[in-house]
Amino acid sequence: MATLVPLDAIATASLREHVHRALRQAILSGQYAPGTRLNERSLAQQLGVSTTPVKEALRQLEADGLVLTKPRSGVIVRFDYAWAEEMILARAAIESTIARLAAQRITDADIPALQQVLDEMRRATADGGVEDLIRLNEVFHDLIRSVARANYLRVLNDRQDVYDSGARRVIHMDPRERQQAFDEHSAVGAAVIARDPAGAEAAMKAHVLRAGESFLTLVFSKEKD
Amino acid sequence: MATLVPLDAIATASLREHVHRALRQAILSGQYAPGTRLNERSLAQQLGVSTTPVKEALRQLEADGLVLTKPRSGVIVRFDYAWAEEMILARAAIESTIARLAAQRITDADIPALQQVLDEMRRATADGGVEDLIRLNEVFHDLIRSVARANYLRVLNDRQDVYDSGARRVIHMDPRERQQAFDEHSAVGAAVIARDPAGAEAAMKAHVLRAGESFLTLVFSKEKD
DNA sequence: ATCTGGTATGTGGTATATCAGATTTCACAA
DNA sequence: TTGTGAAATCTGATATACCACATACCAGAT
Repeated sequence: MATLVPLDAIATASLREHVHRALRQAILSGQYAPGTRLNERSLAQQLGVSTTPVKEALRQLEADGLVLTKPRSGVIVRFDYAWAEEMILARAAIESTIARLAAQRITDADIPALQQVLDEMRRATADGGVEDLIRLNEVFHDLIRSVARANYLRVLNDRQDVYDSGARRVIHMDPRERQQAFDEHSAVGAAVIARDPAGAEAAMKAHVLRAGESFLTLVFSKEKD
Repeated sequence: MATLVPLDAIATASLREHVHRALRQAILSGQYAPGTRLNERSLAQQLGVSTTPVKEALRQLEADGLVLTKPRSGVIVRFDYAWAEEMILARAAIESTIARLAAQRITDADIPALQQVLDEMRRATADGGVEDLIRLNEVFHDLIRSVARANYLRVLNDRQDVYDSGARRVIHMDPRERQQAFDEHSAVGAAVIARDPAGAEAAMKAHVLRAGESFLTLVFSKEKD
């Protein structure tokens, strides 16, 4: 007898979410240069949907800060080096706050799962595939968020993803980067388990900022003003 | 000869912005209890508009984190004590990051304006009206943001307003609160002018957290779990 | 040549109708 | 009484048509 698992998020998402995802990816990966004008009608046509979900997705992108809507004039992409830099600062600020909460609120029941993920990460760092590492990375950060019992902060965090999937893959292939990231994750995990709020906050902030730097130099290689 | 000033933002705002503002205010002021279901059609009818701007405003509220949309089922208000608490943490994290940037990026040309606002605040704290103080508060924080040349962070910041206008007015009437807020603003301003990033960040974080506490105890008086 | 105002066109903004999934209700059988 | 499931109903999701403002362009005046 077959066992069924819940459909994955991508299958159940509404059109609006699909559009949002697609546009977001296109902007972050640089397919739309800063200043590019996005036209509701042509986007709708390209994607084969009506303008309504496109319009809603654009509204979400506006909230994400990736796009600026000039009423009755146009929707303009805003994402460049300085923008990415600020997004990383924001992410560091929010995720470090989450880490602090996690250290304050962790219970004994939370510890085994955290240690298990760190173990898996250690193995994957040494000899795992890139996809595995990316997945574990997600799992780790998710776990911290859930240990922190953070809800609003999580919503905010979800809007701050600067990494497009291509860049993420490239970064996780570099052995030095892998080791560095693992060390940082360990430090965060240790501080959270030790119930050390200040330490967890500092470790997470350092990690996000450092990883962000790697990303910036890779994606905007040397094109800093 | 008459001189004309640009129309006020409220006059040029689109319906969607009006709806967003109205709903936001209603949620923050407690008119909609946590868990309340918001119905697109009835909201549209009450406000005398069609469902389209309502739908878009709800999408914005979702991005603000004030509302949860269950696809094809309903839109639910989520704003309670814990939520407000997290919003304040987030605001402290973001605004302190902005303050740090301001201290790093301030130029000599920025200083006079900052000092002037602080002077005005000093006077208004002692004997000014509540409306004046609220306005100057806005001006001060805006000035810090513009000195920081922060763009993305500003977008984020705009979505983190937890204070409804009624509560803000009450808070600014208390003399002790006024003095305390002024001292904190002074500290932030001094650190920024002194080009002390760490000091500015710490001062701003302390200010936002402390003011947030006042707000929480006022609005959710003692109903903490 | 340059400036002015009108006009055509493009764009997001809004209203409305319809679709399809979620929820509720309730008759009816076990 | 309890559980089942089908139908009615409620709700957001989507498609489409139309509107009003922004912009670009052009003719005519200076």
